[in-house]
Amino acid sequence: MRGYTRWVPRSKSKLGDWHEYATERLREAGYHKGGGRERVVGLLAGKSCAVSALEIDAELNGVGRATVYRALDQLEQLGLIRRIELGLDSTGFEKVGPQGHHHHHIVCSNCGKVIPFEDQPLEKAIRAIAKRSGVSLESHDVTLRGTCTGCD
Amino acid sequence: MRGYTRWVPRSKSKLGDWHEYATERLREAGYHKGGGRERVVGLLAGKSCAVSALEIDAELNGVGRATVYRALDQLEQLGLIRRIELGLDSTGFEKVGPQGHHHHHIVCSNCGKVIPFEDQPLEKAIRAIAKRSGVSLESHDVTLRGTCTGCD
DNA sequence: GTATGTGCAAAGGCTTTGCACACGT
DNA sequence: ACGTGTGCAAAGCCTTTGCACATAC
Repeated sequence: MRGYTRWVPRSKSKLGDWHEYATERLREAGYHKGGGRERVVGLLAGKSCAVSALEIDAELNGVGRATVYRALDQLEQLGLIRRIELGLDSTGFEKVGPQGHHHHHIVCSNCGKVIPFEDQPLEKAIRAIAKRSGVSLESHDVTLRGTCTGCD
Repeated sequence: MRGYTRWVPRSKSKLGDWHEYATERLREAGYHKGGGRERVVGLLAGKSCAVSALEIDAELNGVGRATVYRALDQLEQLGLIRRIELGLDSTGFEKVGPQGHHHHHIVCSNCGKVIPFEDQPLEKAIRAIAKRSGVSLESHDVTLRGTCTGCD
C-alpha cells in the first residue's frame, strides 16, 4: 500500500541540527551558556522521541532535578520542545524542529511500546478544523492507543 | 463552507441515555449500587465535556475524594469514560457513548476556553494510520491549541 | 560587580492507599 | 453474615519554590 504515513525512527534524529538551532535560540533569548541547561539540551538533541523529566534527571549526574525542570520549562516556552502525555503519568518532552516539525505517537496499551509517525492527511484534517473554528493553530497533539502487532 | 466539522454543544448532552447505559454496564460488571459511585455517574451524565476529579469532588458534598478517584478508575476501565489532558495539570474525564462515540477539543492557549468538535476526515485519517501500523485501535486523543477568535 | 544559573532541601498539589465502619446482596 | 463500597486521614509521587553559592557577562 502506498501510504502517506511515515514511521519515524525512534533513536536516530532527523533533526540533526536541532542542537545548534536550540543553542542559537537560547542565546538570542539572552540565556547565559554553560551549565545544567546545556546538558539538558545536549541530551534532548540525542533523542528523537519523548523523554520524561525524571529520565533526564537520572541520565544527567551532577545536574539537579530542579534545573532539569527549569530548563524544560524554558525550552518549551521558546517552542524548542513540546510536552506530551503518552502514558498516564509520564509527561514526556521532545524536540520541535525549526519549522515546527514534529511527529505523533501510537502507544501499545499492553506493552507500552511507542511508535512515532508522521501523516499528511492527518495534518491536513487538523489544519482544516482549525481554519473552520477560527482559531489560529499553535500546536496539536495526537495519540493513538491499541494493541501492537507483537502483543496480539 | 460545507465542513465536516461538527461543533459539539458543551453542556447539553447528546448522549442522553449514557446514564442508564453506564448504570447497566456497572451492574453487569457486578458492582453494587447506591452510594458515592452512583453520584459520580450522575454528575458525569450531566456533562458532555471534560470534568476534573477535583471538580467532581467539589460538586459532590458527602462523597469522599478517594471515592471519586476510585469511581473514575472503574468507569475508565469499563470504557464508560475516558481520560484527557486539556490543560497542563487538569486531567479531565468525559463520558464515552455506547459505540465509542466521543469528540475532541480545541483549547485556547490564552483564555483556556475549550471547544469540543467531531470531524470525519480526522477520524478517517486516524483509522488509516492505525490500519497501516497493524495496531488494533482502542482509543485516540486529539487536542488542538491556539488563540481563539475572542482572544485575537 | 551584578544579574543569571544551579544544587539541595523543603514545600505543594494531585492521586493513591490503609483501615475501620456502613451498606448492598 | 459476607463481601463490597465508602470516608477519612496518611502516605506517595512528580513538580515547584526558597535560598545561598557559583558562574557567566
